[in-house]
Amino acid sequence: MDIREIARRAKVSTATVSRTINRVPTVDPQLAKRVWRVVDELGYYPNTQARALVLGRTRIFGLIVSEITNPFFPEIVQTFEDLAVENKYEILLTSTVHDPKRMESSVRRMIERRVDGVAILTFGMEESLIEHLRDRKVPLVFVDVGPDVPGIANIRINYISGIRQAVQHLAAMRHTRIAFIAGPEHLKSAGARRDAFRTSMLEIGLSPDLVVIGDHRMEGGMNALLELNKMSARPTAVMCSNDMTAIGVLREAYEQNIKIPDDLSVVGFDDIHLAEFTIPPLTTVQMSQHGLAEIAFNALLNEVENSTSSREQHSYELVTSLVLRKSTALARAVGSAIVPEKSNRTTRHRKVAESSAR
Amino acid sequence: MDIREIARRAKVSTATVSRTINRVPTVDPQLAKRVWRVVDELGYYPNTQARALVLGRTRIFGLIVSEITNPFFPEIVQTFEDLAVENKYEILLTSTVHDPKRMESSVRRMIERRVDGVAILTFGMEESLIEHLRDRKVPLVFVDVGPDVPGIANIRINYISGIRQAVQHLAAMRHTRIAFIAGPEHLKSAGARRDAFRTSMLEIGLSPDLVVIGDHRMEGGMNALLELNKMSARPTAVMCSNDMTAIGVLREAYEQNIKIPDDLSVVGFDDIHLAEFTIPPLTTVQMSQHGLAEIAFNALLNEVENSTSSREQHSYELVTSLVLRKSTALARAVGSAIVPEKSNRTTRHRKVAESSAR
DNA sequence: AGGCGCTTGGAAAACGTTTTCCAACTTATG
DNA sequence: CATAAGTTGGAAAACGTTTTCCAAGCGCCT
Repeated sequence: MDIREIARRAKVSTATVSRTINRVPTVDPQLAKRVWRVVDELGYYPNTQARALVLGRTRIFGLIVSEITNPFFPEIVQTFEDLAVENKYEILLTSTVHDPKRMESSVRRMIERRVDGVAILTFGMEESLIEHLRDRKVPLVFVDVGPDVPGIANIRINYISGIRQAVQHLAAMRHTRIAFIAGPEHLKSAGARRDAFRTSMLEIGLSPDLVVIGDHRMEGGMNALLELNKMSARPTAVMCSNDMTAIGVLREAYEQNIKIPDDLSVVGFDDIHLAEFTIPPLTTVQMSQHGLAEIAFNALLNEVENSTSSREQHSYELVTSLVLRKSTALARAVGSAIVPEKSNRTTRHRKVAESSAR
Repeated sequence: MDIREIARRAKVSTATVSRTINRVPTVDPQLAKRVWRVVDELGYYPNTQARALVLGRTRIFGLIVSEITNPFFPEIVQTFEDLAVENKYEILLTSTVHDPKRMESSVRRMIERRVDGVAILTFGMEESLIEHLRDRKVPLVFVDVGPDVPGIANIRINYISGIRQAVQHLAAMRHTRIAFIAGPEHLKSAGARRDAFRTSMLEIGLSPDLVVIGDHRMEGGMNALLELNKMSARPTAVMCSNDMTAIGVLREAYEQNIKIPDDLSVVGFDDIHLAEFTIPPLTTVQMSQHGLAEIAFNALLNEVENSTSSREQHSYELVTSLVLRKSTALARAVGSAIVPEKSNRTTRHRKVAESSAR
């Protein structure tokens, strides 16, 4: 069933059907109604492939993420889809799983399907691959990384705002030995977080050197805590490069019978939905997934729909901020009696700032 | 840059380029090499839209899920994508978010983009919408629901196998008051789980009536535990319709200072990746997401690639089975001294059967 | 040496749209 | 009433492929 079939049945030309469907105002209302009736009767939907062919636009946006199984991303995907539906776009989702081969295939798939733009939400990507997309003048939007050239939008994450809050929160709770569990070393975004931690610690005269490397997954958090425990001067608080790491820490702490937050304060990063439901609920730095997706989508849309503004705003910023839950507490005052050994942890942080995202 | 450009530069006809690219064996190797060189030089990728137009196949599979933010689904999406890449397909992913409007738009999007098949992994879908797809002879694969007609494959989940194991495990631990936190009432899959619980309980002469309704989300689990606590004869064990519910229970138990598993045994359902990392690690019934996705994809592929076998196997089965972790324990022997009040919970379940699914 | 069959490459049609150009019709105006 | 201006609809070209049908060139056999 094609547009000609409709034309025949409605006794008009295909041009008229096309105009009707695309709501060109010059078509006679009477006729339009006749066409619409046939369209509805037959349940006709225009063939997007054919349309894309002549229009030169597919109305598909590519979305490249690191791994969809990381709870950080589904929220992003959902928001992205919501916006896509709203604007009559489709999404071509690919997950690189940190595999260079998959990254390459991701880019190829984007090009083959002729997407109108690509959001690269994988915190780290081989430069050479991007070239292929740039060569084809496909609008791109990056987070953190990404060169400063026209046609490429950048979302800068303001890590320092949230991380500084977190560090100062811990310091205010009398913690001085604050450790950091970093993300994979090659990830730019992980590096940025680590730098923000370093800066924040130095600012208030604390040593930023208690760092162990994780992998942004729960397993990494578990191992990291093990390592931290081997140290002679154990930290009393630990800040994690992402929430998954923090969840791993929580889990290992349970295994080791370390009480959170009484024995150890834990702070995460990302504020994934799950963070509200960990045991105990996780104090973490919020980086709104909803906000990130929204910025990314709109940047793409803007680039495509009014290419005139191509050299307007190309850089966006997303701020981060601390959300208090219950995984931090006053440091045990070692060798002093100022702080009671045992305190009622469930009532301590009652003025919790609940996440307002999504 | 199109196929004609390549033809011109390689000094052959477009037909030859097409044949080369599609590896038709009759083309002269010498010539083929010349063509390939030009293709690589220019970084040419065939336009899939044009290809789809003439071939009548898009090499896109639709994947409809309930909500991508539910941790059950990302694993499925990942596996689906892995298989798609392997077989040179793309995925059109839509998330219904339990909204009838979105379901409708999902189906429309599938039709508009002319997908070659659709996997409906949303445990409940309006029948009328499916008609649109069936009318167009789009191969479909369902889970649980779905009529028994040619062109529609069905994946039957064997709920009873795993749930019976879970119930008997609890009974063996001397639990008699075992509650069930059900899923949303309108969901067929939730109903099937509840029925399996009922059957399993009756089989061993226990009352299956301690049921409260949840929503398959953490919030539902939290509320359900609250309700369970109001009862005069509190259950000593609770089985949940899915893992998210169980995680909610764990969370609320922490809030109420109810010790899991000492005060209450908890069993989940699904075995999402996270279940291994809850506190305590969740004993749950495994329904392999990987397996499910694999069956779904292959059913679709089979339907499309060799439509001859159209009336061969149309029904697939996925079995479920219990995986023991640490959220269940012996029931407190009320008013007797057989079981010690306090026992070392971390060593009780050492013969844990770790999940083997990824 | 001539004809025959096979290999190889090319011209053109087809896929389902949109859109440009043009013609026919309607209405207002002198 | 005739003509100009504006409205409305249609024929055909274009988008980038695949594939069918043909023709040319080649080696082989008699």
